[in-house]
Amino acid sequence: MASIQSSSAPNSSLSNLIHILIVDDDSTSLSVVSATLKTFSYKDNRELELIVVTVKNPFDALSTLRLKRGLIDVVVSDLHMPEMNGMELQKQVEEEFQLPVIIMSSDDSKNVILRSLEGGAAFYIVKPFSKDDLKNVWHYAVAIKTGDSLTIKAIEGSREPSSSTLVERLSLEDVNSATSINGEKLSRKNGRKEERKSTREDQEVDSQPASKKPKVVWTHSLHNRFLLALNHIGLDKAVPKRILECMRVRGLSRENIASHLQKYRIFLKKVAESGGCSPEDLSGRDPRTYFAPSQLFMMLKNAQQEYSRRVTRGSIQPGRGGNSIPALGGSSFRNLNSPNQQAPSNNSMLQSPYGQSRLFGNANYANQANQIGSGLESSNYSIGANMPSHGAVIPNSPTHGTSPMQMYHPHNQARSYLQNLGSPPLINRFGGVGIQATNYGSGDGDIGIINNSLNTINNYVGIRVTPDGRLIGSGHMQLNMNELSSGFSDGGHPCLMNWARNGNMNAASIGFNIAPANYVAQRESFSAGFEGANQFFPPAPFTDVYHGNSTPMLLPPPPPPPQHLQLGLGNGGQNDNVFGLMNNSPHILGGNSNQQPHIGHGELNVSDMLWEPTNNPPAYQLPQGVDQMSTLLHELLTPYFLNSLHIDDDTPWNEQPSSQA
DNA sequence: TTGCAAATAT
DNA sequence: GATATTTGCA
Repeated sequence: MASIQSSSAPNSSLSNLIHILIVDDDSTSLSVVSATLKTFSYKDNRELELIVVTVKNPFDALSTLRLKRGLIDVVVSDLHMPEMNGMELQKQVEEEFQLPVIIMSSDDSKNVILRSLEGGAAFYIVKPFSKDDLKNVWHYAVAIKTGDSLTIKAIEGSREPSSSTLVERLSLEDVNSATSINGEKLSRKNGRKEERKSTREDQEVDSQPASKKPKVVWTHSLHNRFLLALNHIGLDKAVPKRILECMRVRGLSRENIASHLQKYRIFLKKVAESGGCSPEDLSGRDPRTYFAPSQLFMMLKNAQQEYSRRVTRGSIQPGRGGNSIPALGGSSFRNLNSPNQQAPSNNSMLQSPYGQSRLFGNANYANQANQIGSGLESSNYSIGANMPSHGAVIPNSPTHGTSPMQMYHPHNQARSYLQNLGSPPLINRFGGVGIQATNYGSGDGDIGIINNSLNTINNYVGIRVTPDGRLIGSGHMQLNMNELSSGFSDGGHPCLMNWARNGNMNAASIGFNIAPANYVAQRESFSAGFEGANQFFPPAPFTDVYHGNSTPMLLPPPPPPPQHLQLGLGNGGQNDNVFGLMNNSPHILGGNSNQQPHIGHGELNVSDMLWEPTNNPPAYQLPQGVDQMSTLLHELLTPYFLNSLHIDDDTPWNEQPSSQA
C-alpha cells in the first residue's frame, strides 16, 4: 500500500533520516510533492536523507504510521479526500502519534485554512504549491527532526522511541551547517543539545522520572508561541496559567511560563528604563534572515493578503501639509484597541478599522520606496508597525499624492511569505514601528512620521522623539535619520531585533521618530530595518484572525471591556486626543526621571504618552509586574520578535538566532 | 495562583 | 563568575 522511496542510499544511519509521509488521493500530487521534497533533501547540505512514504488514502496513512510507529517525522496530507479528510486524519495522527501534520489543499478559502490551523495542522499549503511552499515543508521536517520543537518534545516525552533516537543522534553538522555565527556560540549550542540528549536518555534508560526537572530551553519558536499567547491574552492579563493554556505546549509547565514571563517582564522593564540597548550590546551582531514558525505562515499570509487587499482598495488619507500618509489601521493587539472598539466578528480581519481610534498595533502596508513608513493616520495617534513590503526598502519619505495603486498588491504578495526561504539576507523590507500624530501638540500641523530605526550599532529603543526628526534614546545618543541606513553591523543589512550575544536580554533597537511631515519629507531614511527572507509579519490581523472556539491559541478572549483603557492615554476613552495629554506629564515611567528630562513643548516622549494625567486616575490597575511602558514595548517589539524567527530556529530566545544556510 | 528571590544548573 | 532556570515561599 505504501510506496517508500528513499532519496539516497539506504544504508545511512537513522540519525540522518527524515521520514515524511505524504497522503493524497491524487497520485500526480503525490509524486510531485515527493519528487520536489527529495530535491530539497539532495540539496540540503546537512546530509539528511529523506525517506518519503506515499499513500493514497488516510487509512493507509494510519496503518503505515502504526507499522512504522515512531519512524515518521512529519505527515503531509491532502485536505480533501473521499473517506476521511485531512483534518480528521490530522486529529487521529495527533492523538495517536503526536506527529505534526501539514495540510495541503487547493482550497484557499480563509475559513478552511484557519479551521485547519486551529484544528492543529502544523501549517497549510495551497495547491498548486510553489517550490518554496514545499521547501517549507522540507524545512519544517528538518526542524521537527533536528530543531527546537524537540526541545519540548524531549521534555514531554510524547514521541515514540525512534524519535528520541533522532533527538539523541542529532547531528552536529546540523548545527554547524546552520550558519557561521561564531564558534563559541556553536559549541555552546552543541553543548546544549548534548545536554538535552543526555537528559532524555537518562530518563528513558532509567525509566524513572528524574529528580530534577529537565530544563526548558526557551527557543525562539517557543518564545514566539509565548508571545502569541501574550498577545491573545493581553500582556496585562497574561498570567502563567492562561499563557499555558494558550500556548498548548506539552511538557511546558506553569512554572516554566511563570519564570519566562518574569524574565520577559524584566526585559521589557529594562528596555523601558534604559531606553534601549547599549552600543556594546548591539554591536557586532549580524542580522539574520529569519523564518516564522510554521503556524504563523498561513495566518500571516492571510493577514498579509487581507491587508494588501485593503490597502489596495482603501483610501489614502492625506495628512497635513500636503503629505499623504497611507492610512491603515488594524490592531494586532486587541487589548490595545480603542475602548469603543467593537468585538470583532468572525471575519473581523476583513473589517476595516478606518476611522477608528486605534491606539496601537496599527499596521501599514508599505510597498515601494517612497511610501511612508508607518503609522495609522487617525484623528489621534497611533503606534504601529508596518507591513513588510516584499523586497522593498521602505523609506520614510512621505508620499506625495500616493495613489492606492502604489500600495502593495496582493497578487504577488500572496506567496511571498513563503518565498525566499533560505535565501541570503535581502534588503530591508520592513516598514516601521512608530508613532505618528496628527493631533500632536497644539495641533499646528505636526504630523508624526514614524521612523523605525533598526540598527545594531547606533540606534536605540528610542523613547524620546523630537519634532525635528531626531530620536533620542533616553540617556543615549541621538539618532540622525540619515544614518538609519548606515552603520548596520552586517554589511549594511539592517537588523531589527537582536538579542544580546552575551545572553542578556537586550532590546531590539527600535527608534521612534516623530517629526513634522515636511521635515521628514526631506529625509531619506529607512523607516525600518528588518531583514529576512520572510518578511511578512503583519502585526495587525493577529487577533482578528481568531475566531470560533476550539483552539485557545487561536481563540483569544473577546475584546476587553470598554473600561479597559490601555496605556493611560486618557480618561476612560472619552477623549482620544492623546496628545492633549502630553504636556502635563513630565514623568518617566519607572521613576528614572533623571534619565529623561522633562520634555518641553513640541517634543514628544513615549513615557509622556503612557503616563496617566495626574488629574485622571488610572482607568484600571495594571497587574503586578506589568506597567504601561512594558505594555507599550511589548506591543511594539512583539511583531519583530515574531517576525524574526526561523521556523526551525532552536536558538535560545535570548541569543542571536541562527541563520538558515 | 502568582511573583519574587534564593538555589541550583549550565 | 555570569546567566538561565527551577524551586521554595509569602
